[in-house]
Amino acid sequence: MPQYETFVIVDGNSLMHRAFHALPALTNDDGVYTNAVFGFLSMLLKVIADERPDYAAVAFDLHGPTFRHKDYSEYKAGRKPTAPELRPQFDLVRECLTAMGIRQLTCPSFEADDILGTMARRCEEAGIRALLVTGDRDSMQLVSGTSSVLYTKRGVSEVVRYTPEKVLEDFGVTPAQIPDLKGLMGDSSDNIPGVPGIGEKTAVKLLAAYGTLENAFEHAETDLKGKQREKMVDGRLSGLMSKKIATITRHVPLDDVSLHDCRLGDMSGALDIFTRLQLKTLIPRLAALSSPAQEDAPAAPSIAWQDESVLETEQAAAAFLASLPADAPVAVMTGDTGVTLACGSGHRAALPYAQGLLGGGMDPLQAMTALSPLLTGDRRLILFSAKRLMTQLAAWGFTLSAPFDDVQLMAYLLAPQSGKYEAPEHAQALYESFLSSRAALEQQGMTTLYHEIELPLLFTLYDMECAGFLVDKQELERLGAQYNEQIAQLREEIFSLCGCDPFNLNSTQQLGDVLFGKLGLPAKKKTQRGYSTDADTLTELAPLHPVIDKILAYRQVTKLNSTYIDGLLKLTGRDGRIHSWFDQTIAATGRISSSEPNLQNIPVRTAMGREIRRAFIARPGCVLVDADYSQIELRLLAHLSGDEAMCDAFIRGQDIHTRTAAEVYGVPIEEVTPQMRSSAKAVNFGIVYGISDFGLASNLHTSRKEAAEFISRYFARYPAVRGFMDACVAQGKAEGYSVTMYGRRRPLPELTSPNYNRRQFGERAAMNTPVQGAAADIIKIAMNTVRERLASEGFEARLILQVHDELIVETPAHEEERVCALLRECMESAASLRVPLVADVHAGHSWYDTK
DNA sequence: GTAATCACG
DNA sequence: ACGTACGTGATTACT
Repeated sequence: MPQYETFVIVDGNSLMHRAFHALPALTNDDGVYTNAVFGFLSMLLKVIADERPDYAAVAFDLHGPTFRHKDYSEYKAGRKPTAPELRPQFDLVRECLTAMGIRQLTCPSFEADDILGTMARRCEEAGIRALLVTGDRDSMQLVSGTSSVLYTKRGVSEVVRYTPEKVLEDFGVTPAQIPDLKGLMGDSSDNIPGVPGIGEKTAVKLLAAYGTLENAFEHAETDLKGKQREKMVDGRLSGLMSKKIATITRHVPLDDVSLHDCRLGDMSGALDIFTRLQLKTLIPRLAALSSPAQEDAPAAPSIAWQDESVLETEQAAAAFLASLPADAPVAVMTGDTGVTLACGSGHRAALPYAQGLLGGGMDPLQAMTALSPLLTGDRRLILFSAKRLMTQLAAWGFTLSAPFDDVQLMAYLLAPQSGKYEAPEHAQALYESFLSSRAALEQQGMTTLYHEIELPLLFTLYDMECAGFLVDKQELERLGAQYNEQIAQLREEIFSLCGCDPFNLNSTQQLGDVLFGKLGLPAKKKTQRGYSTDADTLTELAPLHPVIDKILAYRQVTKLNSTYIDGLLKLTGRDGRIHSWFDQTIAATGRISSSEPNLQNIPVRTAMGREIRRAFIARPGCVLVDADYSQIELRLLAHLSGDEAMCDAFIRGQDIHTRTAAEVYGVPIEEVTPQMRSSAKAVNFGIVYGISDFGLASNLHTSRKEAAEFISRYFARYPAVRGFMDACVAQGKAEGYSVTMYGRRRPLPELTSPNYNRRQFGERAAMNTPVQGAAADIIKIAMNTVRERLASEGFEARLILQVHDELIVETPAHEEERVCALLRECMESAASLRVPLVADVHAGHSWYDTK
């Protein structure tokens, strides 16, 4: 047991800033920034859990001039103003603290660390151990026999405990000498100048010799020599002033607060606001800290949940389902250990799977059988990752035909870049999450997007996954054998050309050692671990040594072999078809992704790679109909910007890259050379990606200056495009997110990042997302229409793949002509723009043949 | 698990 | 002074 009572005093401003900069810009579903609140509270809960203090208080600065620095306010003026995403979080965190019953301390014209100093003094006088939690190194001067500093490290995830010994060890001076140290060496982060020319080493040495800064100045003239003496004499005023700035006041008038006022009590009153702010992982941690009496009190739920029924037999399940009101939706959550149910009427149940031979419960198959009335009924279900559930059910021989909402999909639309979306543990949480997501979608204008595009697409994707893509295994094996021969030959040639013993050619490190070490080739780009050996770098080195081309060829063939031959053979099903997984909750822009295997990156750009596509075929009696949008992103750019010249090009049906070259080079269309067109094409791509002169220069292998001129001529010819780009960034900065024509949002917290690079990235994303996102929306609309029309018009043809701007339909030979027309119609009419949407359609036996 | 590389739109 | 094209997934090596 602790001998003394413990008082935790937190520097609120310091920790909030630390948390804000350490954590990514999280928002809750309402778009409220909570990263600093989360980080701060997480730290506070950790300290309370670890230290079990008797008292706690949090000190905050008030705005306006401060007493301690009044005379030297210019030194603080260099500080950046609080970021607009952080400022409102102070109110939120204070609301949380109030709800937790934690006292907040402020005093006009004093800073938080002055309050820490004052409270620490009062603790010392009262015989209470003080723990000062801060990320401010100035506070080290407050460390004493009874006061320690918990200094936050690695953002706010860790603390280091500073005792007087530890301060001496780390800083080389005693806690009391910290202001003297700062006075001598200064502190750039705090805009304390110190004595110009005196650094840490000298400062520590002087203080070791003279004890205080004043004493050091007194002896400087006589004891020191040369430059050092000069610096000390010249910097005397600055040094004295700096020490004054660095000295923390320990007499702030906090007369209205007694130590006893800060005694910690039950904190569970904050569960509500934690829930509201969606500080999900903090809720159990807070609950765990609440006093035993309150320990079991759950957060006030929005629904009065009744006791959970445990359903261990089919009869029990049937009875439970019969007890539910007819129209109330039911949330269904499947997991490894069983199924849970929650109905909006307050009913909830669990169907635990039987464990081994003992214990009650049903096996998964029995449980699903018991629930099959739900799966095939009319009652609306609330699911998480419905497509995955449908796949699992299909494996057990069940079909899901009931209407449903998919909370994963809703969560994705609300926060499309958070990556993985965690499945709630219990259907009850799923139900509550559904309610809040539904409200948030409505409030953010995404209800139509969800109902009309994403939810129907789920079925389209499911059908594509079930259909799969037939592959010719023999063709793949034939190619594989060919590749293996080439690989063996290339290996030999490479080692003999290098004149060295065999090494692992796949290791970039070993390869780098040989190329840049043994062969002495000039290294260019660097990576984190050494020199880059990527294709760009190697291509530049090719003229210098014959082995380079062989290595490039080796890379290409091994890539084809391992990723495409081996990878695809491994994932070909017993039906001879590849059933990829299509995920509509991954890409921040709204695109879908394909995995296991990824069918959206099958080679096409090189002749050798393209051969792989000969193995992707239609089943006997069928052909593949392949349709791809022509320049959909640039057409969208023309539409969205309304640029006259660019719209004109598309309306006239001109080749956009040629037209761009003509515009930028100021020559007639007929005089555009292939090189000019190729450069113009690179700029067109760059524009869509949110152009930078550097990026374009590296892509075109030209100077940055030339690239910049190219861009400026481009904007001169397409002025509305520049206006559109500027508007995208402005919109993003004003609203905090990018938005597509169909209301899809992508939050862009990077736009207000203090980090220049992150901010630049945000700007490029703000320019790219409305275009890439709208293209994603449009092809999704087309996919849904294609699916519906193929089914309703009695076609046997089925959509089997989407590659961002391309759709592939496996089509019986006799339907070929009509399916070509249908595909073209669906794709070209999916959106009505200022310029025509054009799809190119081709049919062939293999994917290779459709190009 | 992360980094490097390279396949696609 | 700084480091940069947008969006993905798979394989391999290495810690």
